[in-house]
Amino acid sequence: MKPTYDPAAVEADWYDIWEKSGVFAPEHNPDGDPFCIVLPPPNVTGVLHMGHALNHLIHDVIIRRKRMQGFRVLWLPGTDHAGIATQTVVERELAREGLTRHDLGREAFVEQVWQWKAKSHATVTRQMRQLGDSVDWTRERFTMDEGLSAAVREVFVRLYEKDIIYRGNRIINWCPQDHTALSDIEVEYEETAGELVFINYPFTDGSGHITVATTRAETMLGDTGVAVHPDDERYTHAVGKTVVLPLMDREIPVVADDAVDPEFGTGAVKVTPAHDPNDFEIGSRHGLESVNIFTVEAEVNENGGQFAGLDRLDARRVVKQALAEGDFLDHVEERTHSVGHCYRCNTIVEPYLSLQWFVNVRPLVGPAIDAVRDGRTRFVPQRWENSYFHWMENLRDWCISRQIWWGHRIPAWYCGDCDQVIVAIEDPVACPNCAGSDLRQDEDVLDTWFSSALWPFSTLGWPEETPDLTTFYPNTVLVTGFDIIYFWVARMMKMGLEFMDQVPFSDVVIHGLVRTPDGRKMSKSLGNAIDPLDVIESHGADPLRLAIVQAAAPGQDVPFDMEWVEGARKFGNKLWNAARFVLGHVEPGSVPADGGYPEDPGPEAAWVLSRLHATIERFNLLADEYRFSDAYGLLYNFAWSEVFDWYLELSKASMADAGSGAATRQTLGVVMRDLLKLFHPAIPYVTEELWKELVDDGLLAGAAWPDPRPVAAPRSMEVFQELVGGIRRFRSSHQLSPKRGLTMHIADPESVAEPWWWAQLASLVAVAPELGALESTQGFTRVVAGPVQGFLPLDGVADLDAERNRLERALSAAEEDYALADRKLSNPSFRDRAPAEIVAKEEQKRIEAEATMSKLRSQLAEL
RNA sequence: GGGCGCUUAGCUCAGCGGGAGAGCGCUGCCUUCACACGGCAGAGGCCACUGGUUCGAUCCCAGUAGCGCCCACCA
Repeated sequence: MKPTYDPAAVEADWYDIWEKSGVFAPEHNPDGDPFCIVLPPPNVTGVLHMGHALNHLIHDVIIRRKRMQGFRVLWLPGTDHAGIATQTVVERELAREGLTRHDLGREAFVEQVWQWKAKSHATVTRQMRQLGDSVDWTRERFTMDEGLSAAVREVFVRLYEKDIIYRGNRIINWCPQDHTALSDIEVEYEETAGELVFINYPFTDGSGHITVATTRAETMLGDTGVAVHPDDERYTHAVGKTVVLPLMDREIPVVADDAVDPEFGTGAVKVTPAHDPNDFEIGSRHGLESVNIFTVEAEVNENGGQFAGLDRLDARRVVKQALAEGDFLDHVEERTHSVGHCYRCNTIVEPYLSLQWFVNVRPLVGPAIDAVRDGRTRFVPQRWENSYFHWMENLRDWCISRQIWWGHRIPAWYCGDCDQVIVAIEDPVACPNCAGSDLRQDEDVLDTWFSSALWPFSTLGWPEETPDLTTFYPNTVLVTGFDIIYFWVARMMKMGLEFMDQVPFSDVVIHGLVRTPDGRKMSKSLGNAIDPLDVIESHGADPLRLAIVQAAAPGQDVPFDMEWVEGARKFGNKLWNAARFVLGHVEPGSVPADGGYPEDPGPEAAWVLSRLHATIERFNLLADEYRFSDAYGLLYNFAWSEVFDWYLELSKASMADAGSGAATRQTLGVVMRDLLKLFHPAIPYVTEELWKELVDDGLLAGAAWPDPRPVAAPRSMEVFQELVGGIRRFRSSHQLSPKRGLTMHIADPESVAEPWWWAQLASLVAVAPELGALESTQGFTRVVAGPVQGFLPLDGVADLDAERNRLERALSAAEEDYALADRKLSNPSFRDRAPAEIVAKEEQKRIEAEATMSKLRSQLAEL
């Protein structure tokens, strides 16, 4: 073995070996309880970023541990066709050749996207392999593969037949860049500086005017009414009158409607039913006409008269100017308001009246709310449940049609002869109403999230009753970022309950975003993104994984810094060298894959085994709560501070002893082996490599999670460690070489010390102990460890001030302990009301502190 | 406007009723036979602020301030 850990060399071959071995498939543990996670399918639009790495690593840590615990584990991978995003990428490529998708035509364009998808898919899946994702590739799915497309159709048709899916003319969010409708949550709002424009609309009867206020002056071209609140006395006289729409010379009525807020602006609002959801509502209540004034590019259309052809923002300026010239402009106020942008291309969306397909979500939300309320599905951390409830309770209908070509085409046909709408699983050949054959399929495709919503069961074979579906639905866990709770989690809950009658998963584990060291969002557009693949190349997958896992607390954002990857690699090196040490003392390949704990461990081995047991217990608790950063923090400290810093050092003397040598070597082997197992979910490559050296029996990826018996630790260990620390402090205070041997007289009135101390003191701190009282303490100094005092000769200690300093520091520490305990014990209410064991503990502390103080004080006096 | 969260060592964070913790960084000593990607020792904190509950509060409650996020038909 090389003396230095080299991630690249270690990571080269293992993934292939794992994948070919079948260890990633549920069949690896055919008799275990099912445990299933479906991967949130990454978009096939390109590369995995640090957010994916975080998400996948949490998955992999959960999955690898559960697999080792004997569950019949399925981690199902797949990718999402990502409608708008993917189509946009391919259109951009075409644009470079000066082409649009219309030049190719629908069929050829979609074919081109498929080709692009194949390329991109290969990239994404290769990256997942580099990360080490232990997914079952034999069950990989794609949202547009045959089976999932069948599921989509099935769902669409069934919901249509239940009148949950319907087609209607409504205000939707239109992206003028992508030329498609968006759902409400695909719009991101941003506070923007703007202005509130006050416009005078003259009454047709010549009795003055009414003033309305708007942030979007250009939409006045589409006004078909003015509304006021029915109780607003300022305008009672105006209701029922008509006004002339300036610039358009259209006569429009003044109506009274509850939706108007009298406090806002002038209390009179212009009504543009075709370009504002509220206005649309008001308009339909009062029978106002809807005049669409924009093209799909958000330029003014022929309904805008002289302004036709202007972009909406130019129109705003020009209309305002025309209003001013016509003396209709009352005044203008500055005002910030929030403006919606397309979540894909960041273009300002346009509220736009159009004919679209919708899901009426109301019948679906009740069961989805109940399932979380009664705990069939729980969120981790739980506080996300509040957001979920609030969201679900205020849901509006979901616009599911998109005017793009890449996606699941809506299975609706329109009969050219009788206008019949046909919604069917199989493509119809003739109209069931008039038998006509002039059938035209709806041009639109479904929202990408429609197929995503079915992912927990469509991937398992639904609507077929496959064995996988029976075994793995409901899924066990869902791991995802909070940013797609609404996009995805809520919809899976609704669809899962509707079609499977059971929740899609029991636990929803929410993680945060990956941030830069200075706490900013990591994003490609900000140019501060770190590519996980670059990190893997330069530092290795294991170091990247450990760095992320250590920082990933549930629901917390993850600050990412290359320093932490460095730190993780250093840990790998430490582990590597610890294993090298162990391999210097146990026969390579001789450590059993399971068990093998010594029957009769010596005290040092008993100590490390007891710590191992306690660490595993605690680790399991933390990991079961998805607290992997805490779990691996605990393990990291156990491995480094206790096993490497203490036990490996202790083992050197133990192995030299004829009596305890064999048990020590055995202990070194099994402790190291269990560390490999415990670390494996986080750093699979290096642990697998070391497993081969140490155990060489099957794959660590398929080995069993450790479960050692509890062992009692020797009680003297704590005092021993304190004594060693005291001796080291003494040496450090006087800059005495660690090699220089010291003789130490030990006073042990309570007989705490055990025989194993002597060899260890010699080995760890080059101290030769002599038991028994000193005739005179003159010329000696003390190291105090609980009841034990060690007397060290002062010859060779030139600097008595340094020694005084060492003793005074120890003394003041003891004095603080004493004062703290004494203050509590002097309080009668404390003795009265605190639990007896707490009082006893404080008394014990005071006694011990007092004893230590007196020993140190007499030493200081003698100096 | 409504809701959620955060404020602990220089940095990133854990702890959440009974003696302030980790990693990184920093200081000193040590190239000791697994490891200098290391070892040993050490410095560093009115646990945001103000009240309250309690024998006891970093931890529970109320309020204040600052920061962050989400939601809302701010015409």
